[in-house]
Amino acid sequence: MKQIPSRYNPQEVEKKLYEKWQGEGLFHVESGSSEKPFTIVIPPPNVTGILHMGHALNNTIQDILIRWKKMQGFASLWVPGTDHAGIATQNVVEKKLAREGKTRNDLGREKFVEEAWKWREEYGSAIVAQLKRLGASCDWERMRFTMDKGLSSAVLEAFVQLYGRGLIYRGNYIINWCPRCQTALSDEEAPHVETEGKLYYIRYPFKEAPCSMLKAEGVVVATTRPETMLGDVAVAVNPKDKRYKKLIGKKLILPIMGREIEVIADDFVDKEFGTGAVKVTPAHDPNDFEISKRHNLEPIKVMAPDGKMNENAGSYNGKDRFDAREGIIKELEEQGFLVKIEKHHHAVGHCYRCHTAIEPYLSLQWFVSMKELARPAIEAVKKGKIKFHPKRWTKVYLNWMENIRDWCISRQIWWGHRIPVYYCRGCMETGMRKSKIQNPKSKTMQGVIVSKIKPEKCPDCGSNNIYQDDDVLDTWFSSWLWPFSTLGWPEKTKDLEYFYPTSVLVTAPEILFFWVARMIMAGMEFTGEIPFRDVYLHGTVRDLTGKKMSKSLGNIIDPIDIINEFGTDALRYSMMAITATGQDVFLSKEKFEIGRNFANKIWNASRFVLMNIGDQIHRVGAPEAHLRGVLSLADKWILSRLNKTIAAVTKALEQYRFNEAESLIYDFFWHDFCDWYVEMVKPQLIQRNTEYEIRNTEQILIHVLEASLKLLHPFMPFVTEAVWQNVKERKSIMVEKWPEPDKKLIKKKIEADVDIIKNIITGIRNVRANMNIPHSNRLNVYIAPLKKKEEAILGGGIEYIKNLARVEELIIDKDAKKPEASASLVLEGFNIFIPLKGVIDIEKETVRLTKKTEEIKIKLGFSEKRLKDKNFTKKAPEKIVKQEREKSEKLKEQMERTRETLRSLS
RNA sequence: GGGCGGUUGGCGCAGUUGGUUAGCGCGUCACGUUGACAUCGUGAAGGUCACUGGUUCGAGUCCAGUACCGCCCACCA
Repeated sequence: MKQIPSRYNPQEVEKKLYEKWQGEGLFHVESGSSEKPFTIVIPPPNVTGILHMGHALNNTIQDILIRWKKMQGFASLWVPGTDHAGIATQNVVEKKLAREGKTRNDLGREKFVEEAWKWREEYGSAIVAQLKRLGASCDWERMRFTMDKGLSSAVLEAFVQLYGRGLIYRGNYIINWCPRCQTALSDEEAPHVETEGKLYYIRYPFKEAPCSMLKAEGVVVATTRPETMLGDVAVAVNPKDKRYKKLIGKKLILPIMGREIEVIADDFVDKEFGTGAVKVTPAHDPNDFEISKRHNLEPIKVMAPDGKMNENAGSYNGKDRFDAREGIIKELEEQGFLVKIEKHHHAVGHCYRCHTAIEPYLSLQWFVSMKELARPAIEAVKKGKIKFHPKRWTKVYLNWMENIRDWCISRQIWWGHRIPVYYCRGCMETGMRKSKIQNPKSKTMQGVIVSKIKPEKCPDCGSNNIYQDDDVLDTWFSSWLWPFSTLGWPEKTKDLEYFYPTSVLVTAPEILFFWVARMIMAGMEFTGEIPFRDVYLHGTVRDLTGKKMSKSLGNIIDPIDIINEFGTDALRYSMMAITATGQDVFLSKEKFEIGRNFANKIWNASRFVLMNIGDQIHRVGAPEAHLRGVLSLADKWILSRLNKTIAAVTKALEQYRFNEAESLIYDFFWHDFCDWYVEMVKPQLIQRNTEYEIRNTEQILIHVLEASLKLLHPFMPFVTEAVWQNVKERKSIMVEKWPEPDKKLIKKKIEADVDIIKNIITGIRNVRANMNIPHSNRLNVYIAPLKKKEEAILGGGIEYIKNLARVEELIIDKDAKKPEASASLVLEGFNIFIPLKGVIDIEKETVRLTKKTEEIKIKLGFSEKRLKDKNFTKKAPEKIVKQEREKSEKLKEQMERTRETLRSLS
């Protein structure tokens, strides 16, 4: 008999098993190794990142799918990798330098990038190691990094292609500027945060007061950012606004600056908001910029890239933007130009990396023209080639895509893919400088060379005085190529041909626009195909108060801590169990006990089976081949339940209903298998007197255990493998075949019969507990089946009742009369009496039965009312009506018997 | 301003096409160390499914509206 510890110890097995899997190459997949490929590309975590619960959830889901599909016989490939995470990594490296008292400028570009690479070498593998602890079955031989040679070449290729199609342009526009990171950001990188701000009303006096002009000696404008007024070039009103009609064309004096500005008319202005007059600051507001273009006004920048006011800001030059705001308000007030200040609730963009309030800022950047790219990506989803799970995200996706705006892709940082654009100084002297805003449609421009490699000399003028654009590309410009760049694109590789399009993308809705939408566009544009068929969007991991788990909030639960304390399987199982499809996950440490306890249960149930029949395991195989004679009721029942469970778990997985799959197998394994089947067959195992029965029981125990382990393996890879290896020396459970349901073995009648037996047992146990009858005290029980049907059911269940309800003698007699001083059970089809002379507590029993009577009464009333309703009997399906009649009759019978018993007690 | 999600026993949550008695985990109470497991077993208590109205023979489930909580999007300064 095998010696197996009575507790599952994850620490002891996890590392060993992972090394075994990896060592045996079980994660590696070659193209063409099966008829059917199944592919997932990992959402690449940031190289600087450490594993958080979001990753744990995300990667657990992927691993479940990958392992499940592998067992189903697919060439199941999970491509791992990491993202260089431009701004995030640059910030981290800069912080490290700061600790050494240095800035990036002290090092210079080349040295700084070297530092960043060093950082990656040192810390970039941390997250990979953590993914391994999570059990991730990635094909590590295919590890990718967004700044790898191959992927970098994909980035260049994509840029050059888009430029060639006229879909990339450079121009001066208002972009989101982070004064702390000192770079441009895309709209997605500057999420709006609801802020309680102020609305300042400022009076701009007339240069020459129009005679009839009211008491107001000027025009009052409202603004949330008064410091930008220094850059005002006009005041705009709605041309239809009667209040201001006469003022159009009048001159105003800009306070503080003393600049002369004009009142202009523009449809954009909302008459209802503020005063109906808008200060126009083209260099610091996107709408004002548009207005200025329509009216040919020259923008004036009053701020420097670091968020401090510049030389155009007069005396405020060099002051921080928020200090300047205060100063300006004070000055305006002193000079009598400040009319009032109102509280104002509005949404302000913030840098998604450092949370600094972004500044809308006029600057020269590169953009991708998105409308044309969006069209096929919208089609692909509308036609159902790509499906979102849950479905509701389809609408969110389409809505964003249909209102898509151009994508600012240049970043003023050093860590990333340098923009493959070169400028010729010779040509710049002449042409380029004069036209700052380049026409998006024009494909080429003199002195601007877009090339994957640095050109020797300018194709226009032959000069070799050439330099590369300083900027790097948005991190997401490499991410959006991920599903095919990782498989070799732009090369036409075998992998690309075989594994692409990928099967499913698993990610968080937070990056639906950042990443998912853009991958679909890139896929359609560069490969002409969808990048994946299904998109599964899981929820956000939150703490119990509903706050998103984040480092800055300090409410993090570290997955590695959980793994150390509860085990990887506990982490995985618990997280999936409490997560309904696509719903947010609310975590607390205690919740991991669910998984830990379940893993231990699996361990112990297996331990029980092995301890009892481990020495006969060689005789065990597929049950059909070895079963002999007649199967017991319990045998047939557990096989029926098993096959039902196999079918249901598989279906749930197909629908991405992970929590349902888990709970199905949890209920089956714990409640059906452990609580009932194992308990039912225990005596047979211990006695070992009937060769046939023992053999069948052994076969079935092992068969059900193994099938359960297989069903559990994708969710709990370690404990299932540990048990698998305990059974006998053999290959990994990873390569076992996913069970298929045998419909012939699913038997309704058997399950119903066992339910009745279980009810009898529970009923007797109930009486025992109620009367405080000790376990050692075996009782005699009289059962009088009311009809032949019931008698037949009892036949197969006598032993189970005797053993599980601690019954000494079970007297089955359909004419059995109630013995003196007995408790009586109220069950459908049976009269059950438990003689309890000297033990029975008449009072307690009366209370118990009275309560039962009340319950039955309520149900019966409801049922009878229903049956009296002609609408019901006429309109409801016959089957339902018949059911209701039967139910009513049974209830009446029960009622009768319970009352009878009650009478006899008093 | 638009869109989405949630509201089910003390707590945390399931509940797929409307159909017997609304499930699960934790917690609570009682009993228990019976030859896998106290990370366990047995039994019990605990719910007018947020509210209002509608459709239907029948609604936790479908429809309309309301309230509260949360999220996403949006160029009203």
